[in-house]
Parts: sequence; structure tokens; C-alpha cells
Amino acid sequence: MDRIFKRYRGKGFRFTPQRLAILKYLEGNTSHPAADDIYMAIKREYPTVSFATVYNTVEMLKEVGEVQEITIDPERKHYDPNPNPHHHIICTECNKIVDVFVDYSDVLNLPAGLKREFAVAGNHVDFYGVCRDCRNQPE
Amino acid sequence: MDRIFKRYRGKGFRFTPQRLAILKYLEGNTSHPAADDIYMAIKREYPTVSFATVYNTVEMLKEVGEVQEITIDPERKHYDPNPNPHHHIICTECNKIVDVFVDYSDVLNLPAGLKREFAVAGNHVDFYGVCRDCRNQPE
DNA sequence: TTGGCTGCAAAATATTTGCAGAACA
DNA sequence: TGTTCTGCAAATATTTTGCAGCCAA
Repeated sequence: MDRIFKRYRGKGFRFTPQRLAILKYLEGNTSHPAADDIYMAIKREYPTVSFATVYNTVEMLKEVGEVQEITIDPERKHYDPNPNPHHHIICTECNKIVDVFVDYSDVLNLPAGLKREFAVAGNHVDFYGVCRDCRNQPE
Repeated sequence: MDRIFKRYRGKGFRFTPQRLAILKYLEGNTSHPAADDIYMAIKREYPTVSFATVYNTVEMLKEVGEVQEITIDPERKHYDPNPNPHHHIICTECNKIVDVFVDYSDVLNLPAGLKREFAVAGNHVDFYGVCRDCRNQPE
């Protein structure tokens, strides 16, 4: 992610080789990796990389809004390097997560009472279903 | 939950005193407790209750569709004893979860491509915001 | 009576943290 | 050069599991 490098250099963030590898791995990645996926991918290039570095880096990216944490999978957090608001659909068989690029914010109106109770900052839609692959290879 | 008791007795499920206490605690409960909340509440009446029993029971209730697992909080699973489809709004300050009883299914249309790729079974909307309490007591 | 459930303890999984040394800026 | 980051290891938190004995049906 050259964009990130250019945008945040000189802002107190350091771009270590490990971080650059993580950025490169995440750039354009639509597989919604969990921390362990990132860890294993970076480990190929930097065998001594640690979870501390992975979590450090995604935390930094989350803070500056370059990565979103996805909570659709109850077993682990997933990370999405697409900073634009969008939604997700998860296959309830294989847990594959796919992006849904539709803006539903206009139609997701809250009841008046809740609008008064909450200063709403955002919304996110989770869709659940079974993907084609899982339907074709039953069991 | 007398309803549950009546519906599932003789179906291979057992209603032990611990389970009845959990059912009673969950009945009409809109606080969206996590496993630990349930554990601590039941512990008052049954000091030797274990997490095995708590997870056992919510698992059984999930399987029969009487309890929903909520994934809006990345730190832990929460349980919702309202089996009807509905949505949630979470306060990003205090993590309080409130129900949203609106049916958005008609307006949550997926792009044609995804409709073909997935056999969609459901959807769930997470709203994020700051509740009145947290806005009134800054910090 | 007996199969499902309980409680305890240990294990598994995911994530966070303390800290000494390394290295980016 | 100073501050941030890394890697290791240990700690924390959540959830799962094995199993012997119990008990609801």
C-alpha cells in the first residue's frame, strides 16, 4: 500500500520491513484474513515475525482507518483492508467472507426512539448463506 | 420459559434445575448477556455451576432456535433469548446492546451476482453509535 | 435404568502484554 | 540519538473438552 506509506510517513509511524510486508499482503486482499492468516503469510518472508507485530500493525491501521475489523465470524476477528463502508456475506458452511458493495444507509432507518437514544455513527449488514462451492460439494 | 419447557420436554432434552435457572434468567432478558454474565447470575443460586453447563445449555437453546448468538461485540459472544429476527445497536463507549425491531429484509437486496453465488438464509444489521448515558457523562 | 447432564480440571484458541534489544527516522 | 517497533515469552480471556459420577425422565 504505497498510498498508506505516503500518507502516514512522518506522522510518527514507522514502516519496518515487517510492516511493509503486512501492508503488501493486505493491499487489495479481499480474503478477509484473520490475524493468524496474516501471521502465517508474513512468516514465509520473515520467519521470526511475532503475533505482537501483526496485532501491532493491524491496530495501527485500524486506528488510522485503513483497515476495518470484521466481527461476522464469532470465532475470530477478521481484517478488511478496504476502508470504504461496505457489507459482508458469510458462507455458513466454509466461513468464506465476500464483500457486498451496496450502500444501505438510506434505507436502514432506526425507530425515532432509538434515534434519540443513540448518536448513530454507522451500520453494517451481515448476510448469511451457503456459497455455490459448498452447495455443489455436499457434506 | 415455560414455553420452552412445554415445547421440548420429551424430546430428549433434560431440564435440570441449573437449566431451569438459566431459562428463567434468560426469559425476557434484553441485556444480551455473555456466557460469563449467565455464569455469574446462576452461580448465586447454584454456587457450583460450571461453564460447561452454561455453554451446554446455550448450545442446546441455539440448536433449537430459542436463543441467538450475537457477534456484534468482537470481544465475546452474547446471547439473545428473543428468537425472532431483529437487529441490534451497540454503544461504542459502554458496549451496551439494544434491540432494533425493524424488518429490513425487503430493502436489503443483494446484487444479482451475489444472489447467484449464495443461497441467502438471513441477514443481520449492526448499528454503531453512542448512547445517551455515555454522551451525558463524558470521559 | 440409563443416557444426557453436571462439575471439575485441563486443554485449546485467540488476543494482549512486559520487556530487553534492535532499528527506523 | 531517541523513540518506536520487534520478538520472545508469559499472561489473559474466552470457549471447548474429557471424564467420572449424578440424576431426570
